[in-house]
Amino acid sequence: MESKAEQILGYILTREKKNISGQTIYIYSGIGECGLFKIEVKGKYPLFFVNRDSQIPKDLPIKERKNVKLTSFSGINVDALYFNLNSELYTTKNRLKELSIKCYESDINPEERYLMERFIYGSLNITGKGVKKEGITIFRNPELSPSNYKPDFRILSMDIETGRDGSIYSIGLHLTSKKTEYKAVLIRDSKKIGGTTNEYITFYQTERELLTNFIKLFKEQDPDIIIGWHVIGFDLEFIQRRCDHFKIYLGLGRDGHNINIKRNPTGTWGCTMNGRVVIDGPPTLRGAFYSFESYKLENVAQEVLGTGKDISGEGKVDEIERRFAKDKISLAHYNLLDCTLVTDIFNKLGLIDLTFIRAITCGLTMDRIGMSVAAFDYFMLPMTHRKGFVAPDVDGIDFTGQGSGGLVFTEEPGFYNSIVVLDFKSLYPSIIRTFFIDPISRVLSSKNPISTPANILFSSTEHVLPKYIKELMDKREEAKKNGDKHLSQAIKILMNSFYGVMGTQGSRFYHQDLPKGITETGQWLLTTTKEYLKKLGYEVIYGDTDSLFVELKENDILDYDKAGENLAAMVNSYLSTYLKKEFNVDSVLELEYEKHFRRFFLPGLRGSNKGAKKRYAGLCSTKNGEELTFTGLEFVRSDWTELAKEFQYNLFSKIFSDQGVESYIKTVVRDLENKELDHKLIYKKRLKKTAREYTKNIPPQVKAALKLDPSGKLKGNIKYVITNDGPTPAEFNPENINYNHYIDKQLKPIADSILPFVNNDFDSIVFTKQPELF
DNA sequence: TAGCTACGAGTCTCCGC
DNA sequence: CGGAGACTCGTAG
Repeated sequence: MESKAEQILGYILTREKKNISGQTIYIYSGIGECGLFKIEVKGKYPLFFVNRDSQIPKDLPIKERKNVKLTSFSGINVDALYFNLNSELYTTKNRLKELSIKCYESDINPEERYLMERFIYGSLNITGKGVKKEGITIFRNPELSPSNYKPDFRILSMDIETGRDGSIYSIGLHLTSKKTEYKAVLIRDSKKIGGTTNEYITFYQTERELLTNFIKLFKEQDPDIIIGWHVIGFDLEFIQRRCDHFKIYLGLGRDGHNINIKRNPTGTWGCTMNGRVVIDGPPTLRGAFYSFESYKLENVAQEVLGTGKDISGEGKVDEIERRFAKDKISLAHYNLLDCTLVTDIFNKLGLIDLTFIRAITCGLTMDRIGMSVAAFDYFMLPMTHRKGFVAPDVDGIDFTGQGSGGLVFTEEPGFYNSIVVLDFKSLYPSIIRTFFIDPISRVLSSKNPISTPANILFSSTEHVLPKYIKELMDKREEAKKNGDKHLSQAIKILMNSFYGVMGTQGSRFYHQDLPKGITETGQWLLTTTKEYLKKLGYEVIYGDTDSLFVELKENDILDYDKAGENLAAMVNSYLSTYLKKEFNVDSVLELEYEKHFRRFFLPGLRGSNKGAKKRYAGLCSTKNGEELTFTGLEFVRSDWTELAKEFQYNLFSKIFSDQGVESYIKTVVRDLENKELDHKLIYKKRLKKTAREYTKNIPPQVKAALKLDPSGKLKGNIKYVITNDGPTPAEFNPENINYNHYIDKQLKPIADSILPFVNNDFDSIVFTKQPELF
């Protein structure tokens, strides 16, 4: 034991509570300047609040009931109830709820509350006496304050290979940090005594040996972050099950304790262990708004890195069995490749950096950054208290439904020339700032009220969210200036989540007036701006939520950028004056000129001459010439075939450059019928539930899934082809393709959404005999 | 271990003829 | 057989 430095910077990886001698203490494990650390906080009692006039039964394990100077949102004075043990808090609140006694904040984790009330968002400054024990510096009740510390993580990418018999064949590990790289594959081989063949492959005679040595190696490598591909729901869960089978204790936590794997009702997986965080690839990509047709490792690796696995597709299981039986070395190579691919994907996209920045931006641990409601609580609860309020329990809110969302409008379908797109920068966060929309200002709306266009009142002086958003926006501008893309994106994601959180019954801060105040103001702004532009003599042909598509005038076209900038500036100045005059607010709304389409097409609704919403295409002007872009149309939809998408792209490409399309269309139809396009006919669709759960009706993708697996257990992505026998799994490589289906349902609808506007139609092109040449 | 709404399109199923 | 409406998915923002 030795005394350590007085002040240390660090980052908290995990937060836990533990009962020690009749008291709940909070434990924060992380890494810092001193290496690993652990903070133990004792004597801060878990608490929640009740109305002051609540009659609480005497037999409950309450440590203390204390009068506090706080009220509920409806102005009722409250008392705090303190507990020695969090489990006592839990039983008490359940009893009180049975007795219909209102509880406030009884569903907050005390170890989280302790940090948020001190504005600690993960990185911190620890002041206290550290005692080093087994490589970990332990602080008892140190002083904590926020910091900007960023550690160098030890990141372990892991992957297992399993056999048809349900056993583990091998485990691959790839650990990286700024300073080190380590590779290992542990593989089973009953014939060999053991040993190592090269720098990273080690053989074990039994699965039990393999598992115990994996645990040993894992602890030696001591990762901060574990990454992988479905690493919780597959690899770790599998390892846990096999360890249970062999009665091996899977003590991967830094305190030597077991890991805890949970499958949430929503199907997502979570894994907790002391001192380490598990981050799975696919949900991390989705959370950062990356979009892939398939989230299989093979596909993502191809798209991100341009290289893939050495076994993939249908024969995968057979090949793994073959290698395990005959070529263990190559199985080990394959196993390790999966690990390094995951490492490389995370590195290339900067996923760890983004995850870390998102975590310290919203305050949650790295494995919970997607929890928007929790992130909102993290900021809002401490501020609520400082404004003299306590927040209700989530199950104590009065849900009165949802308001309407964004406004979408469209004019006549058809072709347009020279369209500029103007859009409001961060519209909803800007509305929140301009009209002071937040839970506190709603409750205190009588103090210096202002009204939104839809007549909802908010206090212009008593609020917290608008200030917070201003800070975030300023920080984001700074990040952009410094080229810090991850910070900029982290802030954007966080700001955009606020509207959704205030409109969900899953949030304690829900009130219908909050989302309504935001969206109705948004609708009003869009309409008002459209009318103003019209007054200036401009046609606004399309708009969606925060964007306006404006047709330029003849003399604007030469310098369309300047025209776009000018329009945006005029709107901004108009709105600023108008909002001040009508609502007495200082507008922070900012309409931006975003892009220009030299040619633009608005399709009609199928089977009507009305314009469609959320669907358009155009030739967008860029630095490198013009780019054909599609929005909402079949080209960007994953459930249309390659045939259709390619057809649409080429068709629009030709029409926008004033070329004829008749011979192209005929060629495609002829090639299709000549079986030359068979590889482009696959439909892809996702089954959200298992095939047998579709009872009301049976869509084509389900029919195909049932042909592939009649037991109906299939779920997820299904690929199928339409044959004369109906939908057939692509895996069957069917021959009897229904070409008429593809002409009718993939080519014709796409052609007929645009051809009428150039005085043509699909049928008359395709079914008119070519004139005989001789 | 619960962010939101708006929208289009295709297929299936039911119902009346 | 045709139209209406439900169901389902994927998308824009």
